[in-house]
Amino acid sequence: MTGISSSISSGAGQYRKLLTHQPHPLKSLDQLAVMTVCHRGQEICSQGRPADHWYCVISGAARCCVIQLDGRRQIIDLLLPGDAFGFTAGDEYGYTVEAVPEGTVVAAYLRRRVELLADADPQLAREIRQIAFLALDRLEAQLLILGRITALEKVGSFILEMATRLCERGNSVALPMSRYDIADYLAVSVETVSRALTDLKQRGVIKLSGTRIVRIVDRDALEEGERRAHAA
Amino acid sequence: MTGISSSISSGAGQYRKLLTHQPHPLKSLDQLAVMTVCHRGQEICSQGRPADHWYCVISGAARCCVIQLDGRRQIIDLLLPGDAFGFTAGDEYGYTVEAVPEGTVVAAYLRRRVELLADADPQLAREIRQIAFLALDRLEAQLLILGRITALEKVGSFILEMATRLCERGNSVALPMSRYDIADYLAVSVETVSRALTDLKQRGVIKLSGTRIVRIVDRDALEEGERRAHAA
DNA sequence: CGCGGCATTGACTCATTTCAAAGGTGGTGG
DNA sequence: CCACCACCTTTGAAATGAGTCAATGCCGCG
Repeated sequence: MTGISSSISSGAGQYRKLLTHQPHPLKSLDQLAVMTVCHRGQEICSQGRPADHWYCVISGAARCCVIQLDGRRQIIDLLLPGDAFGFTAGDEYGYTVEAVPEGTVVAAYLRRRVELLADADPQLAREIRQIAFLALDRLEAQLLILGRITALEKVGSFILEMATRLCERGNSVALPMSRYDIADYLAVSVETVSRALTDLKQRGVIKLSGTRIVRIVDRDALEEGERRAHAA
Repeated sequence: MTGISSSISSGAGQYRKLLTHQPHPLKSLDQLAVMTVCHRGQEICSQGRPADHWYCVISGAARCCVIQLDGRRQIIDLLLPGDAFGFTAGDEYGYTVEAVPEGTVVAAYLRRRVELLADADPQLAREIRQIAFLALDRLEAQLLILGRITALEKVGSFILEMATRLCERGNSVALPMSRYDIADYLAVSVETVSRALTDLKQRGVIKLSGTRIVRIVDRDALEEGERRAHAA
């Protein structure tokens, strides 16, 4: 259950290619990367365990969860290809990270080794700072979304955020996660997420192809915030 | 209005002492620090401006604000002595930081110079990573608070967080900020903050001395979350 | 084919927002 | 020294958005 079952050492052939071909931060650490192909829901790192690795999502997606005292799950970060995680000032992780879709690929780097390399390579040290700053920017953006008032605004911002971060063209976004995940990410109930999507759809702001594909029809309506929701 | 009016260069005497005597991260950068004593509400850095400095609060407190499209203000980070800010992956700040109480002291470090120093000093580079990770941990904690359901829980967590971060002993916390600031930090209305505090007071969980001093009477009640709020 | 997780919809309740007003507090200037 | 003013804080009453409970529909997978 815990830990990574199908680890592939960095020299192991087929996953090397993933790194070679795919652009991602920490290019210069490809030699150190331990690649893992994860199953749906597989734990990548666990709350309370020693924080001895840094990670980077190569493909797929991962959710960074905390279980609250009352049993509710909160997703504090959503990790897409190119996003790094596992940074903490403490000596253990404050969250659990799980792969979302089947086949999510994650690169793991032994923190100690990277830090030793960084000690000798200022350019690498700068890159690490940069990806840590990206993580900061991500959390700040998420705080802004959680700070929004209505659920409609939250869901709207969420769709826009996903569209941006997935670099989707054609105004179509493939959500990698379930409504439950979205709910725990936006700190609202599943039903509310569902209703918000239905609402946006009926108002002609988005279109749904299946449940996971969202086409953005009226970007401005999403951006401007939906305060005066029932207008129009 | 914008910018820092009373900058004191690092060699300027009386504020040197503040750095010499006060423990704070980036000790090794004392030489570079430009100290500033700020007025209430004074802007330290501004959303949209080039992100060419990193900062550290020495005394007092600062709020990291974003103005939303609808005019609402959101405080995404609350900065207390020892907290660093100004880190971003972009080339301009995504937020505005303002001093909260009169006389707040902030150290500013020219980013380019620090990075050059870090290139030559791996230990400094590690320290910078560490304080960036602390900023990450802070934002994660804040996301958890915003993810809480009831306002009572949010206010309760907030008080506990302040008590911890201010290292208050004797279960007494001096809030450095107004109810409005707390409201924008917790993403609830001022009235709700006020009501929550009144409620906690009447239930004997906290005591108020004046409006800004909170004494924690029943820590467990605050910690356990107030889900079943009107119980007891 | 049927099961289990995911998704949608409805009805009801209640916490929070909103609007409104009154009571404090500190600082400034007369 | 006092009075005034701006801002902060508290409280009340009303409206509404979101949570909860409950049921049904959907789909993919074994």
